[in-house]
Amino acid sequence: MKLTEQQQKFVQTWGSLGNNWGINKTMAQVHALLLISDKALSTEDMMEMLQISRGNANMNARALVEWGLVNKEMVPGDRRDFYGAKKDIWVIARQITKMRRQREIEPIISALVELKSETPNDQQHKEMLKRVDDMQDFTIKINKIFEKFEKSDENWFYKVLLKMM
Amino acid sequence: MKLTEQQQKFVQTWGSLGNNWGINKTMAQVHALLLISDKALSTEDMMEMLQISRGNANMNARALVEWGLVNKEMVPGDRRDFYGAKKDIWVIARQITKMRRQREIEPIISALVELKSETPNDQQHKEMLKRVDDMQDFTIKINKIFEKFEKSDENWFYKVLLKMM
DNA sequence: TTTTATTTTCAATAAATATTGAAAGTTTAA
DNA sequence: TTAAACTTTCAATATTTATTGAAAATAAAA
Repeated sequence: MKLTEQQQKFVQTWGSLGNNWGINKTMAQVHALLLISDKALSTEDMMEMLQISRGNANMNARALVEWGLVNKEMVPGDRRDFYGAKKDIWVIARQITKMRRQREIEPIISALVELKSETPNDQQHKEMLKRVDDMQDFTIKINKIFEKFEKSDENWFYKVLLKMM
Repeated sequence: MKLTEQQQKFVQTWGSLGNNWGINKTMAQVHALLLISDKALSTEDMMEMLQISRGNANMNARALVEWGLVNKEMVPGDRRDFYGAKKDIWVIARQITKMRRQREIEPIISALVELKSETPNDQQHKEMLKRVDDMQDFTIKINKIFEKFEKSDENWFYKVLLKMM
């Protein structure tokens, strides 16, 4: 099983784009590979097609399952695990939003709550408390928007898009 | 010039949060420091308060200027450069959105256009072309939303927020 | 000019992250 | 049971990214 030149390029491109999104290059490549494959792939397939080690293939495939972007699939009569990507872009987008919100936004909210509660309301901390309050208001709003997006469907998104413009 | 325990904590917290946002830790710390300082700071100040080297302080302060989050300020009768953060959370948010959109979304759009134009419309590339099309549609929409946000004010944002919910 | 203060650069080094590959673990079949 | 097929783990290693600090560059003052 071998990739065409264009498929190679898609996978490589996705890897390096993923990289400046703060996502592990191999994880992005494995995801790209599974996205353009019409059937689920085994660890061996991924190793061969991406020229990576068994450990790397296994760890990143499982990370993608954990992110909810890939399903582990069983083929009757075959002992191997196969991995297949969810193909619906809206499902993917919602899933990524959910993970990133949990990992990147919620910790900010918690940190700000903690900072605020511990900080004396004196002259020395005036600027800091202003910043904390502003950030808190803002972050909570952004968090709500993403939460809403996670729970909504494509149609809701189009309606909002229209209203915004 | 020395930070209180709480100010230290704010700066440290922002550094590590910045880190899992894919932002250089020191850059996030310098930004945090300038955000809670009521006056602009010199390189020397930043070095002392954050315990970092001159090169590091200088490079990250300038990176923040390049991101449009910090201004270089001159004090009459003083030869040193001072750095002061923009304090308005909406200005900050719009500026970050702008930079990240340019660096993270626009390259995706270009890459997809290029991939699409080069890829033969045959059986072998059927799945890939479907994914490219879906991603293109989606990415263009997201890009527009962010562009709109960059150009809008706080009130627009509140109105949209209401309509969304 | 020359000196002094300050900023910038960048090669060397350190720190953080990702990858390998072989050993240990697990599951199914003989 | 035991063996074979496969997956998982993780210490060692490689790669990437960030930081230092001193030398070079720049700008202001003497």
